[in-house]
Amino acid sequence: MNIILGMRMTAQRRAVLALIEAEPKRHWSAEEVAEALRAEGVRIGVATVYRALAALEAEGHLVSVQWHGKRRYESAQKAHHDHLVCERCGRVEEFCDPAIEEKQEKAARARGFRLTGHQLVLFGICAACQEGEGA
Amino acid sequence: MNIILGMRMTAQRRAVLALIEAEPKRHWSAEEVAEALRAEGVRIGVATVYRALAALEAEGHLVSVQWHGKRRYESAQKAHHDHLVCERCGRVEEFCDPAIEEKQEKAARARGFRLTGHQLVLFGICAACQEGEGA
DNA sequence: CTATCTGCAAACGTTTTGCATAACA
DNA sequence: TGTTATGCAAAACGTTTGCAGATAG
Repeated sequence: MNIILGMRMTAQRRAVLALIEAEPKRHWSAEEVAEALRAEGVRIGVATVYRALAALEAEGHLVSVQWHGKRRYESAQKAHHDHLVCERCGRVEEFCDPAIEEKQEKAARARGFRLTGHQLVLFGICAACQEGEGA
Repeated sequence: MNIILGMRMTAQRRAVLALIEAEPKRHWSAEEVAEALRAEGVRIGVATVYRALAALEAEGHLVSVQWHGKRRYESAQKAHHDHLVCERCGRVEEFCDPAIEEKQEKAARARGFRLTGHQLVLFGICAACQEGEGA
């Protein structure tokens, strides 16, 4: 998707998008984006990062999820998926279950809602963190 | 569940719990709880409300979900369910699909995770808000 | 009696906003 | 060239914390 309609593609926004698309496994918070860009020499303020992330999401280049009170962004080029977060180490796994998606759609329709989005995050303890757990 | 182990059941905590259990359809934010209690003459500070909500959840009297960046509480006496929120008017419907629950459990197990919790919130436009929508 | 809870106010982390300047199209 | 984006700093927002005094058990 390369069509830009409602926004200007500035150097900063290009940098934000490039950064996120370069590391498709990461789920970036605004602060992490700002820090990473500054580390590679891009001069950018936090406010600009927040506005860039919102604009890029509105244009369909990024998608976001929120967990632990922080919004996180990733590329919209990836297939749709949900998240599984380790409560101990923060490790994030992605998963997609078409049956869950369909059931969600049905639950909404059955109550007269037109579905516009959903947030599904599973919390747990990953295999590595389970080793060496008492009892 | 009336067993209290780790906390003192003070007047304020009793008031918070009574308020929430009295209106089982509502999903209370801390600020709403504080406001409602003050309206009925209970003298209580916000910090106390936050601490009471956390304590009551830890004791199993309340459960919470987060959406739109705000944690919301309801009685734990209700059967487990997830939420469907209207983006337009804020109306909240509850639903429960055992098949979804089971698939979540499976998705976690398949990746070596021990599931400890989940957050599932569906967003949409409710029937009432769909009437009189353009196009 | 004393560990726990309270209210207040100050601090927190994340996100948003106002404004003068810069830069894309 | 005019509209939109930027950087900074200040403020907003929900939430947490430190502390001195109050209270449950």
